[in-house]
Parts: sequence; structure tokens; C-alpha cells
Amino acid sequence: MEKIKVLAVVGPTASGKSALAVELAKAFGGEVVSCDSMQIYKHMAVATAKPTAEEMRGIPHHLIDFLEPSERFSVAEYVTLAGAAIRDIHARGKLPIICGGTGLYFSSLIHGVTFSEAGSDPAYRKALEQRAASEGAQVLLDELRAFDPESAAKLHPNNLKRIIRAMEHYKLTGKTITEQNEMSRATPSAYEALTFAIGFRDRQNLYERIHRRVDHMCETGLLAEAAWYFAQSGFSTASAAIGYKELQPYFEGVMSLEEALENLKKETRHYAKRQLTWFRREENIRWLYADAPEQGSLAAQACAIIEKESFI
RNA sequence: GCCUCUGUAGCUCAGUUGGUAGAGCAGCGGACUGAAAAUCCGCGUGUCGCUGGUUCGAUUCCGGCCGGAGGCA
Repeated sequence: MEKIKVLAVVGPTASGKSALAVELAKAFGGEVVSCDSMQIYKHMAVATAKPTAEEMRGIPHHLIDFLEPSERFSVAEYVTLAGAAIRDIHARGKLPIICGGTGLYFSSLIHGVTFSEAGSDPAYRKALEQRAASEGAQVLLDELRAFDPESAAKLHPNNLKRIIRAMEHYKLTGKTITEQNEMSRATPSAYEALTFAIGFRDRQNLYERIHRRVDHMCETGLLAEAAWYFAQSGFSTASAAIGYKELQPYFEGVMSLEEALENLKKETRHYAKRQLTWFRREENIRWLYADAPEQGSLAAQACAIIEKESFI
């Protein structure tokens, strides 16, 4: 079967991915498929730095702003939905451009990881969490070892989330997560991707952009959005977003706004660093440097590579 | 001007009864298959303010100087 050609733009938060993706879409007749675990949600526009209509410049964006924050979401659903969007764009003769910073979603999509029907079992997770609290996570890890020694060997006793997931998978399907991981790689990817990652020669330049972005969020209504957030309840996946939880101490009156914003910047820096670690290990990525103006704009660099490799 | 306290990692601070030092945070590296903006692991990066003295040996004890905080004037 013929593989579908896609472009991809990845990189840390605040690096300028969205603008580059739109540029490439303009240049090659593309549509953007977002790869962001938080921009999927409605509302939350400021904290997740969702591209505005103006920034989209008329380019259709998929998988943004379509789910209520009360809804759960997962990588398996992402891969299904993004795959459908890509096929649809391709069928209409347009170029799919994947753009976002959620490494797990990106890699699973691009490498064609297939997920089983296992799903999740929130009640069982909760039960295991309670057991971990009373008996210790080591007990759970030992139980896991009895039926899946391979994954148990790879998991640190403190990594409760993954211990629980491994046990949950076995309970739901009768198969170990190790077996599932092998199966998930059995089918080759349906896509031929040319991936650009935005990097920085000097990490400090990225951090300064992050700080400016947080300041900009403040000026464009972050506090009002956070107030709205704290008036809601029942968020699951969406409650992990950086931007609200860091402001909570301020809203509770136990921390100054200045201090809370410093924490927000710090958490965002940490996040950006993890993103860089993720994309660094991805093979076959073309790095573009946002702080190397002598090499031309990011779009110019990307176009040159596309042309040189005769990708399109 | 005098008195007291103080100066140790990028920051806040421990500490060494004299044998060139260690925590938290920051920072850096890594892992990652249904919560991933989540979760987890690893790494100390240093003229111990400067300068003399005592000592085999001083970041530690003593003197002087410089910087900071407070008090008395």
C-alpha cells in the first residue's frame, strides 16, 4: 500500500511550531493536524496557547478545540482521530502537516503504533492507588513481577503510574503490557513523514521565549481563565494542563501572584526540557534552529530541505 | 565612630571539636505504548569574601582589611 506523505513540525513549547506549520501549509497546500494533548480541549485557550483565527491565516486546523475538558482522552484515541484526519486531508488532495509538542502522541502516530481494545479501568486504578498508599508501591511491583517479569524489571518502584497501567492492562486483556508493546509494533506505519524539530543553539533563548509567553498570557486573560477553571469541577485529563494548578496558591491567597507566575514559568521550562529529551531520541528528524538567524527563517530552512530531498 | 551578627554552589542555607565541604531549589542528562503539559530516574557545577599569622596542614583558630544586616551614638 502506498504510504501517505506528511510533513511534521515538533519541538518544545513556545518555539514557534504553529507559525511554521501555517507557513508550510501556505506554501504546499496543506492542512494542519494538531498533536497537542491539551489544545484538544474547548475553552482553555490562553493557558494552552491555542492558535488564534488570525494566526491560522485561513488554514484548516484539525484536532484542536473539539472536546469538553470533562472528557477523558488518551493516546489511543489520538492516533485513531489523527489517522482519520490525515486520510481525509490526503483524499482531498491536500498535504497533512502534523504540528505539536506532545511527544508520545507524535511518535505513536508517526510510527504507526497500534493500540488494542484494552481501554482503561478507572475504578481498578483507584483501588491500586489506595493499595499503594497503604501497602507501598513495591508490593504492587512484586505482584506485577509474578506475571510480567520483563516490564517489572524496567519499572522503578516509585513509578506508580506505569506499574498500575501494566497491572491494569493484564487485568483487562489477559495479556501483559510487554506482549501488547510487541504487537503494537507489528504493523508498519502508513505514513512517510518528513519531520522538522525546532531547536535552540542556546537553551537560554528558549527560556526567555517561555517567560515572554507567560507574561503575554497574563496580559491576554490568563487570570480570568484560571478563575473560570477553578469554578469548574470534574476535569480529568485536562486538569494536568500547566497554567491553572500553578496559580492555585495565588487564588487561595497563600502566595503572591509574582511568585505563582515564577512557578508557572519554571514548570513550563521543565516541560520544554522533557520535550527536547523526547524529540532528541527520535530518529530521522531535521533540526532547525530558531536562534540561528544567519541560516534564514525557519520556513526558508524547511523549504530548502523539502526541495533538496524532493519530498513533495 | 563604637558594639554585635554575618560572608560557603546560580539562590536559600547546613557543616567541618583543624585533614580542601553537602542539602533543598535552580540547572544539566535520561526514561517513556491508553493520565504524557502526566509520571519517574540520575548528576554537585565551589579560590568556603580578601589578606597576614599560628600549625605538618586553615574554609574552620587569631589579627587586619573589604562587603552586608542590626544596635548604640
